[in-house]
Amino acid sequence: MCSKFQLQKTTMENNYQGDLADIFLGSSGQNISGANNITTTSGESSPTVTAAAVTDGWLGQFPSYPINYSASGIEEPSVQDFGDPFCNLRDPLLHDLDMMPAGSNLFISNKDNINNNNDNISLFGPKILEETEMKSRPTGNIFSRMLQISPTTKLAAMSPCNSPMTAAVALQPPSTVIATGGALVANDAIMFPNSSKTCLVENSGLQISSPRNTGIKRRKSQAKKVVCIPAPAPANSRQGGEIVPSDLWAWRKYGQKPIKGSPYPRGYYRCSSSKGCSARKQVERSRTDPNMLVITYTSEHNHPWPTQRNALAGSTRSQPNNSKHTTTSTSKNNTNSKDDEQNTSTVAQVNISKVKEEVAELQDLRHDHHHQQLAVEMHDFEFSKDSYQPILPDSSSNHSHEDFFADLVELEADPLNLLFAKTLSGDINEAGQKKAIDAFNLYDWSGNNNNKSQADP
DNA sequence: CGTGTTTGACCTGCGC
DNA sequence: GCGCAGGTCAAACACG
Repeated sequence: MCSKFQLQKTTMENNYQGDLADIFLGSSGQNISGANNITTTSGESSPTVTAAAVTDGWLGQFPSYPINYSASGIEEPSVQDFGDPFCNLRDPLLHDLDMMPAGSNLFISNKDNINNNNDNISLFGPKILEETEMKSRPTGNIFSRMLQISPTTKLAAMSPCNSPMTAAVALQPPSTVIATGGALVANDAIMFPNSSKTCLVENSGLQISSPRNTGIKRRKSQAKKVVCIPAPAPANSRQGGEIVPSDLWAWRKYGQKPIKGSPYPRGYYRCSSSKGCSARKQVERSRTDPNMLVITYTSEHNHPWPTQRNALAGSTRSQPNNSKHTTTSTSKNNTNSKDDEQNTSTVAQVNISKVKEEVAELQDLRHDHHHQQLAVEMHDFEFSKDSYQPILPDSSSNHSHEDFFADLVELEADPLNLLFAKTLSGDINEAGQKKAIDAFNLYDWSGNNNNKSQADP
């Protein structure tokens, strides 16, 4: 189980069965492409990946910069967002970049080549950033890294991701990357010094020599975005279903299919926030790492973010304990928009206070490694009024917990952050448990999962 | 009643 | 064209 606020690098399982093909690594501004041969020795397969052309235009669909969650409201999601509210949140674990050994050449050094020919790499977005700029600018996703699927790509080969080490990849073409159970070594550039597992990558026009990938199929040429997140509960914890972390959208499950080669079924969801919305997502567990969920977003929402979850009959049903114990303001707000609007500020304040209390308790529980880790990880975040930007733990960011909460107080005007506070408090309240703050429990868990996910160790 | 999930049937893209 | 596998539909049912 991934610990609280533990972010996951965007990785994907090896493309053993051929689906989940055509993957770009590069959430919200992390695009990786290039004519690189990638070989991984992790796992069972050793696909060799040869990249071809990069669809710059397609890459350009994805934003490089974070959504500005202004106090006046959340921006309407763009096409690029694919409905993923996390996609523009910065990955605080980018601080790992700071730990990169000198000369490891993590970043693109040959900028002249970037985006100028198809054999090169666009890292951290369409705009090539200087290393210092990259460090100072939100570049990733708090909760996940996204693997973006291009209609023209052929493969992504990667291993499971359950290391907090963010997968930041830069390849200098032509390069060969060898992933050996986590240590990613490129003859030109790349290393993941602290990564226990490997992320990798990529991209347009890739061709796989591995016989495991002969089954690749592509249905409609449709842009997709893949998010790899930690699953809240072990596989098969719930028969037939999947534990799906919800986001601000309301999703309705419309199908489930067993996937050949995978012991885990794939759930199909469509947006129920608005009639006529074509947004869909698929949720399945990673075959190689059951602790990871692979969520594939397809199409985009054609409507603004809902101000509340407008369809809670099923989700509340799936969380009987929650609905029973959670504060009424939290549970009822979901179905009462007026009350929701009127109470959000108060709720936020109350819940933030509870969060404070929780962390104070956590500090007293330093013998508990899990909680201790949480406190440390929470320290890595910085909230601001206008945006959510986890900070780098550099010398200039010596934020005390007091600073952390001082910033938190301002969150009440932010619907997204409000969700954080709400759910945090809900978790904390329930049964008086010192429930650690799971980055993905920050949002409601949809489906019939919540009980299971909470029951599971 | 309105929302959700479940699940078998059907549709469709793709490789051979 | 055929078969496979993924994707979608829709009826039945559950929940609040």
